[in-house]
Amino acid sequence: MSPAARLDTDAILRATFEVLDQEGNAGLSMRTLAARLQVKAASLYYHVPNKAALLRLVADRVAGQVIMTLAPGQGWRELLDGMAHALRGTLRTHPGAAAVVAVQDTSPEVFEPAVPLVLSSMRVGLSVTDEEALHLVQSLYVLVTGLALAEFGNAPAPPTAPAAYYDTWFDIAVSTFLAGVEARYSSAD
Amino acid sequence: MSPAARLDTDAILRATFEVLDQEGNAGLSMRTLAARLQVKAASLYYHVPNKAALLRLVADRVAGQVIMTLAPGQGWRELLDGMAHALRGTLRTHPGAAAVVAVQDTSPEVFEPAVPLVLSSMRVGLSVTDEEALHLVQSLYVLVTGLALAEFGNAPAPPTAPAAYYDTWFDIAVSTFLAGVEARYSSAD
DNA sequence: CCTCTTTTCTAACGGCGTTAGATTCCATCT
DNA sequence: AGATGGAATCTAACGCCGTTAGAAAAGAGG
Repeated sequence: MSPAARLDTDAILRATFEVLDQEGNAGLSMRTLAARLQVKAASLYYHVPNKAALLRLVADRVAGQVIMTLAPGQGWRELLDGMAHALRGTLRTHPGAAAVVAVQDTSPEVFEPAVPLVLSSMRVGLSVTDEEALHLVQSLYVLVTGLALAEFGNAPAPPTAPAAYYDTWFDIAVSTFLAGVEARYSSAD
Repeated sequence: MSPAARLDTDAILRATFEVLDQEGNAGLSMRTLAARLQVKAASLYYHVPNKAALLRLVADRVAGQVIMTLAPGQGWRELLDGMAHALRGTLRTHPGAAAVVAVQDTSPEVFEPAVPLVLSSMRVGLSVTDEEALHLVQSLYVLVTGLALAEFGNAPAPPTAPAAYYDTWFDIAVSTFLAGVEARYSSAD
């Protein structure tokens, strides 16, 4: 966008999202990405080891954005519901990223800072082990990612069904999962 | 395997699963696939329009295999639990196919024959609309596919965590979802 | 102005999906 | 048996991909 700004990893990552948003995952190549930065493809390799690493940065940034929305002191339901909506919102903003997030798994170091927050939220009103709590969060993350992939998988082509279809699908899926958390794990304090 | 059998769509599909099982999704190209059939890549295009169509056949066959296990007259819980286990079992047998199934969506005509069976099962003991019932089934399908992708996504490389980790993750995810179905939709008859 | 490091470029490699057009196979008919 | 014609496969190539080696340029410090 700027005529010839200097290149760095973050500029590349930002341009990656631009390409993803406008051309979709299928339209993302090291060459198209370089062209958008007014640079040749080989130059990218000075800042990024390879394309797979770049895609992991994409997945990490999405996860990071979701984690940012998590506030301490929330109840487990707010936490999980908020996470589901934040993830879907982020993937709706970046439809092409859904296919990336679904395939790449997020780096542990991105997820890790959120762990204590998640655990402290879920220990209130829920009788779960730490392992169970984390499995529940990851399950919901996988579920929402899968829904987003079904909706945005062919981005930038519009979804095949009307938006309302995916809205109710999302609502049903998430609220059912949360109802299951409550039914199975709510503590009888 | 046989020295020079004649080529047809089904032989190609079977060879595709072989490559997927042994080399993983990353090792599947039209050229490697053709080589396994002792044929040149271009010959495949006489029987299959393109690679995407072939991958959809893979997703369809996985879905078909899952559907085959569904018996009429089951309760909704047996049905959903059986589907989840059948899907995971199929993807465990064909680890490389997980990445394919996650990205391709199954053709409607494959899913369609199972719809009446699903609806008749879920109308017993559950007060759901048809739309809700189908959303629930699809949600579970997406959830299990996502779990399998996390487990087998790098096939044929072994999963990064021990098998028990994914077993308990799967159990927690599926039983929580089913508990949610019961909590939210069980009819009080 | 020269030197050294950082950054970008040119050029190429091998592999990919796909296509056009020539070629071979094989069943059928005379 | 030989000719015919469609079905099936092959050869060769196109343009794209991710990636790399090594040359060129840009910029900082003496």
